[in-house]
Amino acid sequence: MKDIAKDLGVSIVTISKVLRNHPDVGEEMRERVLARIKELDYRPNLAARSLVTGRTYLVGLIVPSLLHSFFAEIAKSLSEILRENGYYLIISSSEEDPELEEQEVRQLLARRLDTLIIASCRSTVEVFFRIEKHKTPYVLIDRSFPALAANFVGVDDVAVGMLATQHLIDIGCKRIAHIRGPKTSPGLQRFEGYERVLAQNGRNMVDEYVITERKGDVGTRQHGEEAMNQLLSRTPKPDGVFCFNDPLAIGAINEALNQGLRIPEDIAIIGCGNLQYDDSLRIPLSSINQHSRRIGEETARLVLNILKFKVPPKPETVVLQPELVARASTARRRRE
Amino acid sequence: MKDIAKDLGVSIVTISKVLRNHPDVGEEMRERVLARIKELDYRPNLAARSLVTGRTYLVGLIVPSLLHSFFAEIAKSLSEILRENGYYLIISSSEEDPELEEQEVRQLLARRLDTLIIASCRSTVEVFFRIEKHKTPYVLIDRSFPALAANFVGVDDVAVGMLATQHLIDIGCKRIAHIRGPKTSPGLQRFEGYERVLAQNGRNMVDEYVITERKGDVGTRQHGEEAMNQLLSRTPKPDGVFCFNDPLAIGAINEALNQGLRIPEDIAIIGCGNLQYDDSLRIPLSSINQHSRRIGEETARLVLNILKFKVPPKPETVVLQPELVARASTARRRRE
DNA sequence: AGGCGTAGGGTAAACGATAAAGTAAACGGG
DNA sequence: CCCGTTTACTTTATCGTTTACCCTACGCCT
Repeated sequence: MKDIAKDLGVSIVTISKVLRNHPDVGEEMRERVLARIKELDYRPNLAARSLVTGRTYLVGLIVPSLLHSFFAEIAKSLSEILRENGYYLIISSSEEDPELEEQEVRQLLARRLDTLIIASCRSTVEVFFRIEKHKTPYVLIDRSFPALAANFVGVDDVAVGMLATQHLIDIGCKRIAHIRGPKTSPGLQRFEGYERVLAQNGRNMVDEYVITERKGDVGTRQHGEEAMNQLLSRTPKPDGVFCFNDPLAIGAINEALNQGLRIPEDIAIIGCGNLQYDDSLRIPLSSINQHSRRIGEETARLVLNILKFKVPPKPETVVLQPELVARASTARRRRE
Repeated sequence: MKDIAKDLGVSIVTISKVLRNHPDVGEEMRERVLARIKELDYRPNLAARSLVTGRTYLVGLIVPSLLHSFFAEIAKSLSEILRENGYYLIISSSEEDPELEEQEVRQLLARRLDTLIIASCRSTVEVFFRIEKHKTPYVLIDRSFPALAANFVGVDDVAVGMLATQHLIDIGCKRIAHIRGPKTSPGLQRFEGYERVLAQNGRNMVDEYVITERKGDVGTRQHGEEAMNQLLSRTPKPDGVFCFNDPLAIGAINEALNQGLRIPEDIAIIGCGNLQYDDSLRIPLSSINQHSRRIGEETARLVLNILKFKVPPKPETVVLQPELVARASTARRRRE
């Protein structure tokens, strides 16, 4: 392509310099080159460029699911900011499958991305050692690994659990159940928050009111229905349920309604995620706002900061505070 | 990296051959090489490879919005199938902004993707000429350009409009309104289907019952609310509304409920998209299934077919038939 | 024994760009 | 008028792979 540009009688290096607005080129020449570039609608081959510079201007994002709008929102805000700064986001989904995730990581590493952003569904840290060996900087989002001194952006999940559980107590629930999420940090920490608030209020946790995630069926509405079905078979029935996330909560609501219960009168339900449609649901769903947009923004900031310096700066941890969003599904009078 | 692999005392070409399972290498040698590769956790530099082969094993996808689960589902199924065949999907969002879309196209072209998949928000075809000039194969999805002899995968949008409108007539609606979508093919064709069915049933279209999309605020719930507000100011009020898509319909429902109307008794509403949560909404929403999964699958099939041959095969057009999914928002007795 | 096909491997050029170092002309100051 | 600086380019090397072609044994056929 550049030979074609050489019909201006200059060397390809000059063209290259124009493309990078290197100062080393005359005004007149620059304009002639630019004109010709526009004429041919020429664009440099990024593969060749990255081969020599070592930078791809590509940032990878691995999420457990694209359909979950929490991650979709992160992807959106992230992609927006990175793009403004000349970086491109390449998104891939691990479908909540650790093995697929590892495969994805390998693929992305082979492409020599400038940074990797991962919401990992792994429970071990070995994958990250591999990444570190490749000297590719990476940022963890949503799911943290305390053992790892890595960049992390996410929400305070213990606070999430506490906020939700305290809210159920505040509206007068006596028997509070919890539908757990996967055994990654958010699931564990939200559970911890749940336990802690119960303890603070002098109640002890009842094992029967805690439903553990079934393997291989993660955070879907269907699982929410099944979990609620189990909960409703307990005696006495719980009168408040904190669900790990909103899809679970929606499933739970559906099942409760199907069994003829009233929400929130008979049983109050709160989820987490504050998804797009929460307020238009059959029973508008109380939820905990995880600030997905801000997670995306903070991650972008962090990534750009890493990329600015040759030597990656010290790992940074950004923890956002969650926020309660109360709606009809917990709209009960205090001390009813 | 390969110099390191050359501590086996062989040339880099041999390594390269092993990596591509070229037959030209002995069993013993192959194994020694593979062992060393595993040992070093070595992965070839894809940038260098694609520089010489001209193939990147990268497929680009440009959608108007990642948050819209219709596109998210397409992305998911597409990505899954492509990955199985060794291709990678790089997703980018145009945010329904034609200019941003063009910029994205330029970016992706510069990266020499093997194929481009676009749900375009453009109304002109010039962008595609640019793509053709670059000799990058491309596939249009969801939004077609009749003037263009290009690959296309999507749903029969005239049928969508007809199905929805006919359904409203079937349940006894007399005054059927339409909240239009953007002026791209789905918007235009669904409107055409709406008109056609009205005509077939001997009714004429009433301009007052057709709300046109506001610029810059596309297909959001908020726009649905405003549109419904306008519709309810007409006299007589419409008793059935066909909304371009489900987010609009959800907005419309919210507004109607706010104004004290009953759905579907006073006004029936149908959308399009059959989104994830349609059945858990305050009023479960009747919708038209666009088969987003199958769109993704068909697109993947088409792309793989294009990639299989050096010379791209003839453009292919895949048109799926939509399906009515009736729920509570149109659950009225016939001839009420 | 000579020729020949083939298995297994090596050499060199090329892909499209950038980086570093070199060069020719113009300029300016003492 | 000479020499050091700039300015504006050009030359050369290099990034990590693949590709096309060359080479050397070895075995086998006649």
